[in-house]
Amino acid sequence: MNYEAEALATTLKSARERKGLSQRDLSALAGVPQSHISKIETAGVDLRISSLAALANALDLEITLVPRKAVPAVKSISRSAAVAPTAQPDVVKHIASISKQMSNVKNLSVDQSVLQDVQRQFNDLQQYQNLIRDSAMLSSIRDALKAANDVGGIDALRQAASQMARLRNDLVHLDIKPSNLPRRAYQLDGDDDA
Amino acid sequence: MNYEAEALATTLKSARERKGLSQRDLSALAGVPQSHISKIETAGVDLRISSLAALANALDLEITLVPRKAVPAVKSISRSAAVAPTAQPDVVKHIASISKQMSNVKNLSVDQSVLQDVQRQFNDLQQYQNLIRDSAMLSSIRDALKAANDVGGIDALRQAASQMARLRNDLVHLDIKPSNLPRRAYQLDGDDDA
DNA sequence: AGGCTTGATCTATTAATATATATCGGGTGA
DNA sequence: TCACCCGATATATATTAATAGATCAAGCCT
Repeated sequence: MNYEAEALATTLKSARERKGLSQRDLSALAGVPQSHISKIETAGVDLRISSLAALANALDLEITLVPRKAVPAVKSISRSAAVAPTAQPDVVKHIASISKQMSNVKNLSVDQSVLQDVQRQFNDLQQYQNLIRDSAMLSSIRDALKAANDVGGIDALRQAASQMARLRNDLVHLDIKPSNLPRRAYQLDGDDDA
Repeated sequence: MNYEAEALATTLKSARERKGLSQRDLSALAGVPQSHISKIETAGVDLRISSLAALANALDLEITLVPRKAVPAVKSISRSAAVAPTAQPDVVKHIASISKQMSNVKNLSVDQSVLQDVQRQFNDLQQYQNLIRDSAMLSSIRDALKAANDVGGIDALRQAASQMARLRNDLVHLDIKPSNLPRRAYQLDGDDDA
């Protein structure tokens, strides 16, 4: 039975891991208990589409019904459009660590506009995490956020924001220079997820 | 709540109608009670993916999770690859009538291989129902099947199979001649289903 | 070593789907 | 008119997903 359910579950799991989210993170985003997420990913749970939609939505995915004939083409497109095409493992960890500090930062009682700025910088940066090769900058950003959380300094927060902006700027440069000409939709890299 | 469920439900419904299947036909194909199908199509039922998979499978559809960014492209591809791009209404009815006879034929106690042959011919024929312009042949096929059901004649069955084969052959000829050169994926015809 | 996070697992309860079965009114064709 | 098929609906029952909450071993970092 339930082969389809399993396939969807593994897709969800790999999407979650690709984004560097823990089950509890996803739980907060999707409003689904962590225990349930675990059950879904391991045991073969025949979940309802409301649950599937909640999880997929939190992962920037959408449920679609496609004709069998079109499945290979759809798979190809989906692969090439993957939000974050496999960042390096340690980079994912660093980003996750920063993300945690970010969630603490949100509760700081400082100028809202500064908070919004940091948040947006972080969101933008995440889009390019796959291009990051050196994680030293990430450590520095994490430390700045931690300092902001510990001593409540707004200066550290601004510093973190500017570091994020600079890093992202460098990454964008890397991105637009070499390989933006071909734009092929197929065969980027051999990845997982059936 | 449950917007996603509704969208999927309407997709299922239009796919079913496009194939000229009644809820009871689909019920037989998918192994889901007709009452349940009705409930799904009308009321906002939060169905489980096993049900969704069963129905989708019977309609030659597959459940996929695609990145939000890729959704428009996927929709485009799906539209162009639609299994049966709107056959003529009366043809749909004739096919439905034949389909009904087919379900009766299955219970006939005759040579299994002949039954399988008829079934396959019918499946193949359905793929090309959108090209049928004259329904006289369909009436003839229906009558042959009915005769087989009434008097249990295996000859009538064979005749029906050969008629199906011939009709499909003609249709294939029509199909490969005129418009198989472009192969574009976009803008075939303005159809329904969001 | 101690603290913290992660994923898996347990319990108990609630809520909803799924199934079997039968019926109903509306529409259609013989 | 009669018979048939359509989709919608009702009832009763079984199954199980979903939730809230807590716990646990394993791994990681300080």
